[in-house]
This record gives sequence, structure tokens and C-alpha cells, in this order.
Amino acid sequence: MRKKRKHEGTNSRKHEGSALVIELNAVIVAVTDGKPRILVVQHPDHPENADDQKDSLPPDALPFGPLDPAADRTLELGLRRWVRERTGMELGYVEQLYTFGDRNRDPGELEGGPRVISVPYLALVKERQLSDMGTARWQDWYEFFPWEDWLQRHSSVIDEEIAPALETWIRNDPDPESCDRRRERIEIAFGLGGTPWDEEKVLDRYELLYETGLVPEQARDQELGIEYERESPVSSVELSTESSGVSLVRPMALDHRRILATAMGRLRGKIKYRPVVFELLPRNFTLLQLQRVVEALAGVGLHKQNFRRFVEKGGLVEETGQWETKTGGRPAKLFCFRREVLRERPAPGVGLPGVRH
Amino acid sequence: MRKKRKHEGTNSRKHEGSALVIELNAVIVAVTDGKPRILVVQHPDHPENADDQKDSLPPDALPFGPLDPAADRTLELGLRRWVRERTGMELGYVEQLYTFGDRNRDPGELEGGPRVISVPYLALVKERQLSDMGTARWQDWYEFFPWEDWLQRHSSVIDEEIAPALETWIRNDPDPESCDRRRERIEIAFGLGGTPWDEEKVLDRYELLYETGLVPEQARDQELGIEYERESPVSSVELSTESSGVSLVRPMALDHRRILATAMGRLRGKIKYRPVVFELLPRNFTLLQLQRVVEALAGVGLHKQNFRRFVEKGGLVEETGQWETKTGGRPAKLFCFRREVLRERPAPGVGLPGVRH
DNA sequence: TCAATTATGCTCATTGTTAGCATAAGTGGT
DNA sequence: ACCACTTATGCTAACAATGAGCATAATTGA
Repeated sequence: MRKKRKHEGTNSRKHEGSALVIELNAVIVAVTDGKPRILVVQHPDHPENADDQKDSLPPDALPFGPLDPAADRTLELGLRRWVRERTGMELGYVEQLYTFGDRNRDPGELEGGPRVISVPYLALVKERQLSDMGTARWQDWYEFFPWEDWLQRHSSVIDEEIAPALETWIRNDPDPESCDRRRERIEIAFGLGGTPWDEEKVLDRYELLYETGLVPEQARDQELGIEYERESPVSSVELSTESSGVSLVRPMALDHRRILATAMGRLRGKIKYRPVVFELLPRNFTLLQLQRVVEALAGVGLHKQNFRRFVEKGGLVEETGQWETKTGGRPAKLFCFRREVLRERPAPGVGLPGVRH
Repeated sequence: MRKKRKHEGTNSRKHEGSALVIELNAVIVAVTDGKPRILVVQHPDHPENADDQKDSLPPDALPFGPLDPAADRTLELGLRRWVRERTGMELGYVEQLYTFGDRNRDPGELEGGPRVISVPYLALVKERQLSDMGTARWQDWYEFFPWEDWLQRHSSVIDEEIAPALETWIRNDPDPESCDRRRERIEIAFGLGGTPWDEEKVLDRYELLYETGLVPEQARDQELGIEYERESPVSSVELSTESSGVSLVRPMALDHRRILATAMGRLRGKIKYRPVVFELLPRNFTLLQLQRVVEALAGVGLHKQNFRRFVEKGGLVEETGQWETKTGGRPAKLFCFRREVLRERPAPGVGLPGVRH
């Protein structure tokens, strides 16, 4: 009984006995103090909250709510509805991410619960909208993905922890062909062996870490008997037993880290060809503020002068005539998004001009 | 009774009385003779087949099948299963497109049927796999989207039919603000008023044509009392009554044209940063063959010499040493996809080097 | 006033793109 | 054999975009 889902209780009888429900997840992103943060809640009644856990740190969960097939006219309106109801937040920009429908992605299914299809959305909100109601908190998304941060942590996690562990994983594969495939996947995903780092491949990296058990939920799922196969099957305890995964990753409920990875990758890609960063900024901003937000999202540092040239010459912003004086140095011009760019360029985005190597 | 869905009958009792079903759609694309074609079927029992239709041309439908929540381990496997069962085709590359869950997108809901959520997939198959079983046929996708073809038809449809009609639509809006928004959307979507044509904006263009009733299904949906609102509400018979839409568009069932638009836009975007075109080509091909496929998909013509430079210097292909002699001119080198490019470049795609203006 | 900090202007070499010109090597017809 | 025609392929000049850095400007705090 402990895994009874909240929305089974709250919804009308229409769902009772149904083999199928749709759960809407929200990855609500804001950037504060140069850190991308997502809104997380405490998952109401998840197995990991039970006492069979060694470390009792309860996993964070993405906010979620049910689709009410009878009441919600569209999925997006359903999402907006329960986000409003539960957090009081009125979402602006939202974008559907993907639909996750693997069996047993919700362990409740193992006990006869309905098949839960999850349709997560990405939502971007402005800094100032920080309103934390109930158990909801903002959490730096790099706490869930330390290896994605090449700005603050220099991502030594990869060299020191991930790369060696993956190397073991490669070598433990008896089949030389599959071995090569593993190596190729790893080198492409993590930018090893001469391959350049691609900040968009968040999901590929996650999938690899899941398969290799370097991420805590793999062990948890395996204990529950959930198979989450991709290309190559997980050969359980291939890795040295003491290294139970990448250190310092916050636990996450269900497959929410996978969803977050999807969101991060999508957003990192999208800022390059769509002016979505501005959803995360106040109406007026300095170019450095803009740069910091882009850097925070992409997880990489950018060349300041080139960034400013790109964004100004690209017609993405225009001067407001105002100045920001509290910069700690020379005052900076304040800019705002230049809407006309939409007519001029087919794919107006910020790109990552001058990524530091 | 005429609208009873096939899978309600074929599936187990688990679905009986359920308020929710998931339908998997497949947009199966192949390129033959320089034309992108999709696999269409005749929709089993759709209202448009009834005799209340003036022109009795039955609408084409995308192949679809139900998700069996009890049997299908993943959505993708469910898709592959019924495609195999119904067409004998074993799909290779597939990619989830989007999830459409608007109420009444299936008119059966109006008569108490379950809410039908559609999860369409894009599948790419090779030319030779053309196997048409049952009612399934291959159909040039530009028959459904004449205005997307700037290669064969020069797309005079836009100048002669669409642009004037949209101009009327703009002028018929009493509110000057909303009027401006309409104009901006149109100019951006259709590349009018100095804005460049963006071949990826297939869905935006479709949405506009739907809203303005230039596409046959708008009238049909309105007759059925289905609201499919986006930003601005459809003001029904704003347009001159005689012009009942763009000429020569093949009718499509349900919201399948919207799904196809999503697929086209996605594919047109994806070829630029992912080497997916090769899924549509034989293992060995000439550079012109490759170019023709890209052109067919993107709907625009490319500069031959620049295309070949781009694709060769970009490391996307490698020579096989073989020659194609039946070119009708000088024999051409045969190339194949160069897999190593995946390691070298973060986003290896074909791009559209040298689009003809 | 100095050091530190941030903003902003400008350069230069490199690389990539656009739009062509020109040549090569086949075809079919007369 | 010669022709017109087709397709393949090599090459270039002008221009645009990018990467990396130097230099200067305008603030603040010690």
C-alpha cells in the first residue's frame, strides 16, 4: 500500500481500475546567482522513503501531477492547472519534452498499479518568481549532474571517477565487438580520446552512467527487479563493489534524473537556435548577465568579447539607453531582447561563441 | 457506432471502459525518385468516409496502432510490434516525435469514447524496403503539403493562393494589436515581407493554415464542434466562402496532417546536425544521390559544388573506391557514410550548404 | 591615488561560405 | 568521328564569421 500514487486518490472514479494513467511532470528552471536551479519536491510516498534505506536522505522529485482526461482540455493546460494549484506559480514558457512510457518506470506497477506514462514539460521562469510553497525547493541542477558542470567544478569528476570506472566497464566486456561499441559510445558522450566535449549530450552521458551503475538509481531499480534496457544489457556488478557510483550526486526519485537529463540537453540545444534565454532574464539586463545565464545553462565558459560581438551584431538585443551601475566596475549598458530578430534570422539563438577549451 | 476504434475491439478487456488509451502513430518515410514518401493507410471507419461528404475521396491516414499497456514493454517496442504485424516491415531508425493529447482530437470522444492520446514516431526506411501490404500505400508527402515544395512546384501556391488569403485574414481582424501579431506570425512562418524562408517551420505554417481554414480539416473539425485553439481563436468564415482552402491538398484523417507537419519539420531540422539521411540511402551512393535526398526532404535546391565540398571536407562520407557508371554522364565515385565523424564533430549533419535563393 | 574590477572597442589570422568559372568523362544521335 | 548534352569534379576570388587576444575606459574599495 505504501506506493499508492497520490493522484489515484485525488482523481475521480474514472481512473479507478484503469490500466493507464498519464502523469505530467514539470522541469521548472530558473537561473539565480549564476546557477541553474530546478524546482523539486519531496516525493510523497516513495519506497526510498521507507526504512530499508541505509542513508535516509530522501530523494528529490520533479513536481508532478495527473492528467485528468475528463477535465483537462490539453496536456499543457493540465500541467499549468496543477502547477498553479500546487505552487501558485503561473507558468510562462513551457515546452513538451518527451514521453516516457517504459513499463515499471513507476514501481507501483509491480504491485498491480496502472501503467504510468509520464509526459514531462520544460518550463522557464524568471529569477524573481522564486516562490517556494509547500515542500517545494529550488535546487542547483548540477547537484544532480556534477559531471555536467565545467564552470564551477572544472568537472574533475569525469577524469577522476567516471573515466576510470567506465574504462573498467569497457574491459569487463568479453565480446570484443560490443567492447568497441562501448568505447565509442563513451568517447563520444564524454568527450574522451580526442572527441570534443558536447554539452548537449546530457542524456547520452546519463544513459551510460545508468547502465554502468554509476548513478544510484540503477542499483535501486535492479533491487526492485526493473529492467531498463537500452542497447547493451546491464551486467550488474561488473564494477568494483566499493565504488558505488559517482560521489556527491543527490538521489532522485523514479526516473526523474533521466527526465532532468532530457530537459538539460534540450535547453542547452535550444538556446542556440531560439531566443529562450530571455525567459530566464529580467526585461533589461547587461551583456554579462546574459552571458552568465548562458554559461550556467551550458556549463561552459565563454569568451566575453566574442560573446558580446555575437549577440550584438546578431541583432539579438538592443540598447535600452539605461545603465547598470552596480556592476562593481565600469557601469554597463542595459539591453533588452530585440523582437525583430525573429523576422530577420530563421534560427535566432545565442550559440556558444568562443567556448573555452 | 461508425466511429468505434479498431483497437477497442482487438485489445483485451483491460481497455474496456477506460477513459484513456494511447495510440502509436508512425510516420514512415522513404525517398524514392527524388520524392519523400510516407506510408499511408485508409482510415478504417472515419466520419469522412460516410456519405455526408461531397467529394468522396477518402482521407489518407498515418498507420497507427494501440499501445497494449499490459504487453508492450516500451512505447517504441509497441510501435515496432504492430508495424511488423500489420505491414511486415521491420523498422530501423525510429524517433519519438511528440505527444498529442488535446481533447477531441479523435471525434470518437464526442460520443463517449476514451480520450485518445497519440504518440507519433518518425521512422526512416531505405528505398528498397518498399513493401506495400494491405491498404498501405506510399504517397509523396508534398501532396499533403504543396506549399512546402520549393523544388518541383516552385511553390507558387504561396504567392497565388496562401499569401492573398492570409492577407484577408489579417485585415479581417478588428483589433490592431492582434492584427500585428497575425502579420508577424505569417511573415515569419511563410518568409514574407523580407523574412527569409525557413524550411523547418512546417508546423508553424500548418497551424496558420488550420486557423485560417485554408486546410480542409479545419472546416471538418468545426462541423464536428471540435475546438482546436492555439493563440488566436478561429473566427470561422472570415475568408471568402468560395475559396475553400488551398487547392490540391489531399485530405487527411483526424489530426494526421499536424502530425506529419511535425515529422517533416523535425526531419528537416535533424538532417542538419545528425547523420540521419543515410538511413534513407543505400549503403553506397553518389554525392548527387545524397544531395537529391537532402533536397527532397528540405524542399529546396542546393549548390552542387558547395554541397560536395561541405560533405567531403566535413568528413561525413568516404570513398569506397567503386564507381557508378549509369549516371547518364561522367561516372561518379561511390561514397559511404563515414562513421568516425561521430567522434570528430559534436553535431555531424548535412546542413544545407548553398541554398538557392 | 592605487589596485582591482568590469565594460567595451578593435585587430588579425584563420576558417567557412557563396557564387561562379572551367574542365573531365561519360551518353546518344547523325 | 563529331555533335550536343549530361553529370562529375576541381578550383578561385570575394566575403562573412570565428577564435584569441591587446588595449582602453569607467567604476569601486583600500
